[in-house]
Amino acid sequence: MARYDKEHKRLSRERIIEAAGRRFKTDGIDGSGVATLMKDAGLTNGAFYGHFESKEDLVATALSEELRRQREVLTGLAPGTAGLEQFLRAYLSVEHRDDRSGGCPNAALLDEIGRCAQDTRTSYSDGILGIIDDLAARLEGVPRREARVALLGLFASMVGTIQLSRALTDRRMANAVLEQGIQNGLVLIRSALQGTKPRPR
Amino acid sequence: MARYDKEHKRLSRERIIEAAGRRFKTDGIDGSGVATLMKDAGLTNGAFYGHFESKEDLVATALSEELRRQREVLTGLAPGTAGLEQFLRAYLSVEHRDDRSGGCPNAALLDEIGRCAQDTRTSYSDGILGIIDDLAARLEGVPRREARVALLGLFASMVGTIQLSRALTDRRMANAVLEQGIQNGLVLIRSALQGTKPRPR
DNA sequence: TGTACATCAGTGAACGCGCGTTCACTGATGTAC
DNA sequence: TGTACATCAGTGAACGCGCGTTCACTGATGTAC
Repeated sequence: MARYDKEHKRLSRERIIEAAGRRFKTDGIDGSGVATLMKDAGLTNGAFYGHFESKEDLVATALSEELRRQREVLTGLAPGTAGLEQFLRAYLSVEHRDDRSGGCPNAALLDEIGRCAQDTRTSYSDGILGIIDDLAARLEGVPRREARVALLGLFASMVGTIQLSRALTDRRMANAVLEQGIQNGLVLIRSALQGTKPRPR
Repeated sequence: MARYDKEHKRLSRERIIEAAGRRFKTDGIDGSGVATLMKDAGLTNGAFYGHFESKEDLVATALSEELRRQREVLTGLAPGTAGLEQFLRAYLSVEHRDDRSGGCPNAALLDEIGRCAQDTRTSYSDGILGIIDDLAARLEGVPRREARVALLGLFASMVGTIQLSRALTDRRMANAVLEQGIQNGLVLIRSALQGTKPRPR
C-alpha cells in the first residue's frame, strides 16, 4: 500500500494534524493517545512515526496549524474596530462555548500549553502573536506596541471567559459570564482607543 | 502500622489532598498518577483507596480544598474596593505567575476542569461561586446579582491573563500581559461601580 | 504494450512502562483482662 | 503493671490496560526495460 502519487503522504499528514487538533481540544493533550489520533485519521498507530518525530512534534505542529487557520478566519471580519467587536461577539457566543472540538485552541488548551516543552511553547507563541498583530492593526490611531499589548490583554480575557463558562455547571450563570465578557470586551476596546496609556488609579 | 490515635488517618488524608493540589497544578490532572501523588504524601499507592473512592473523588476533593483555602485568603484583604484592587495586583503578579504549584487552581487547571466529570464540575462551581460571592460583596452600591456577574467576568479575565503569561515564551511580552491585565482589571472594576448595566455601543 | 522490479506508506504485533485499581498481608498500637 | 489479642492504616505485588515508540513485514503503485 504505497508508492502513491506524491500528494498521498502529504494528505495523510494533513488528516492526522487536522484530526489531532480536534481530538486535543476535546480530550486534552495528555488525554489523547497516538493510537486514537491515528484511528481518527483513518490510519493505524504504526504509521505515525513516518509522519512525525514524536507526539510532542505533532502537538507543536497541530497547535501551529490551529492558530494559522484561526488567523485566516480573521481576514473575513469587517474592517477596523467593527471587526474587533464582531470577533468578540462570535468568540464569546454560546455556539463557540459549546463547540470545543471546532473552537479556539487557546480556550480548550491554554493551561496545558503552558506545561508543554519549550519548543512547543515557542511555536505556540509565534502563532498567537501573529493573530494578535492582525487584531492590533484594527486599533486605529493606537501605537503598534501599545495596541499589541492591549489586544493580548483583551484576548486573554476572552479565553478565560470561555473557559469559565465551560467549567460552570449552572447554565444560567455560564451564559451570564459570556454576556458579561462581551460587555467587558467592549469596555476594554473603548479604553484602548482612548488616549495612550490611561492609568486609572 | 495501624491503630494510631483517631487523628492519624485524618492527617494522612489531609496530606494526600494537599500534595495532590500542588501536583495537579504543576503537572495537570491527567499528568499526575496515583502512585506519584501518594509518594508526594509520604505513602505508598496501596493506601490510596482507604482514603478515596477513586482518583476522580480525589480530584473533586482537592479542587474543593484549593478553592476553600483561596477563599480564606480573601479574608486578609483590605475592606471594600481597595481589597479588590489588592487582590487583582497580587493575582497578576510575576510571583503568582511563576508559582504554579502554590497558585490559583483556576489559572493552572481551568480548561482541564471543564473536561472533568459532572460531579467534579458541580463541586468546583460551588467553590468558585463562593469566592465570587465574597468578592462581589466588595462592590458597594452594586446590586448583588449584578455584582456577582461582574466579578465572574473580572475573575475570568484574570485567569486567562495568568494562563497566557505562563504560555508565552517571550519574557518581556509575558510580563507586559500581566501589567495590561492589571490595568484592564482596574478599568473593569470602575466600569462595574459606575451605573447599573452600562451598555456601551 | 507487457513484465519485472524497486519503492515506501501503511500494517499490526510487540517493546517496556506507568496507569488506576485490588488484595492478601503486616505490624504498631489501643484495649481487655 | 504485664500480657494477649483485636484493630486497621499502610505495604507492596499484582491485575488488565493503554501509553509512546519500534520494527519486520506487506502490497499497491511508478518506473525501467
